[in-house]
Amino acid sequence: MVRWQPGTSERLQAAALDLFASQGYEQTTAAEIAQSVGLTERTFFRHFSDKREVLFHGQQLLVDAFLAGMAAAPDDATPMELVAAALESAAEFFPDERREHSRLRQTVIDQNPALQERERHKLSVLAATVGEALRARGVTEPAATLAAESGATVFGVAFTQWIAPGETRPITQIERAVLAELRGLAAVGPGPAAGD
Amino acid sequence: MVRWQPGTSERLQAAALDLFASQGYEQTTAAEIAQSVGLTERTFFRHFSDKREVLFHGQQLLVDAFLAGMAAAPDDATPMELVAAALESAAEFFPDERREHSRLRQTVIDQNPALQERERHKLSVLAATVGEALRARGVTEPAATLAAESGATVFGVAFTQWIAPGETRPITQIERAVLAELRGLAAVGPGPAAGD
DNA sequence: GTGACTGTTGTCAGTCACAGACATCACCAT
DNA sequence: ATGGTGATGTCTGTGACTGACAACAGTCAC
Repeated sequence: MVRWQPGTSERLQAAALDLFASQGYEQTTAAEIAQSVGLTERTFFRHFSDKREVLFHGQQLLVDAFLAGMAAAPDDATPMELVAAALESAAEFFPDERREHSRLRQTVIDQNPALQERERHKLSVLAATVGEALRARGVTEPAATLAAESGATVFGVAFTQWIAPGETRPITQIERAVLAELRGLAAVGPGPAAGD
Repeated sequence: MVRWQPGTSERLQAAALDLFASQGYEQTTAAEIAQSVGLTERTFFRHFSDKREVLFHGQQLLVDAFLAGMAAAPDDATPMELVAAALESAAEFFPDERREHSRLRQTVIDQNPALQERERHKLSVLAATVGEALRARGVTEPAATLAAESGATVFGVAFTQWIAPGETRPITQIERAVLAELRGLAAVGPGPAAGD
């Protein structure tokens, strides 16, 4: 009939998440994932550069969302305003329907150091790309890198909170709160803002 | 005479850096590193949990330096002041004599994504540990995580600058400049309050 | 329709990272 | 000496990942 089933990558990703969640990441072989959707190990590695990547494929879309948000910002925006715009834009990637899926995925990641390493790496790539875009807009170093890394940090903290048990606020709202907190942190003068 | 040569880990690390630098990370096998100092592959993996780790062993000492700096700070220090103290303390790890070694090591890391991933991971572990210490001192979330991640970012940016070609300033001086830049970045504009 | 072309998959064989089990071999305390 | 200890070597196995090549279903030109 058909040559091959379409959506091979998506089926592999879904199967991988299922298997990782039910029996653990290390206890699941790439061959096992492939066989569970009627493919071979070789095909798995044609779709994903390595075993971890099956959980992280598609992050480029998130990066693009960040860039799109910045591109739409006014010319005279400050670096932090650009970062804020990027965060707003990226929030569209995390509608409420996706929250449960994100939670399941995160439980898998949280249980394996190798996956956490990859997750951090993706966040770094995001920051590097945002930094590059800032530089292209004339932001100088080290401000560009600092703003970009701060944006990635805010996103990471906000995302973690977004999938926290009981959390119901949309991610945009959390992002704004976290960004405000960061501004307050750096702005504190001679008095303690927290602690004691 | 002696049972075994002392300083096995150090010899393996030195040999690994040499081989990585001369023929590339991926082109160097763990067995090759071990044999170059008269040991076996199995022994290599007893000293380092994985092949990448041979370049990153000892980072706990850096983490400890961060923590020591914070521990020595006054009780009423703000989160950013604590981070500043940690950075000052960590700078002791990077005297001028070490700059060339750091440069060589970094050229190796810069040429391999897997090593960059591990480097970022180590920086994340550092940030997580600093965040934990901040929380132990009463700093609440998300301020603790934000301050800790910012500290790690400042350190990373400063370190990168420290090993840049032609750079001669000590790392403390660079750290202070980068930290000041970060403060300025966040302070720009009226900083609208978050919707909560 | 036939044949060339393309993109995806399967098969096969190989390398290398890494781990478990067990023996060995100084040295050290008793 | 005797037994314990810690680092090492040897052996063996698994699984991640890769290169080369064949097979195959569609597509397009003619």
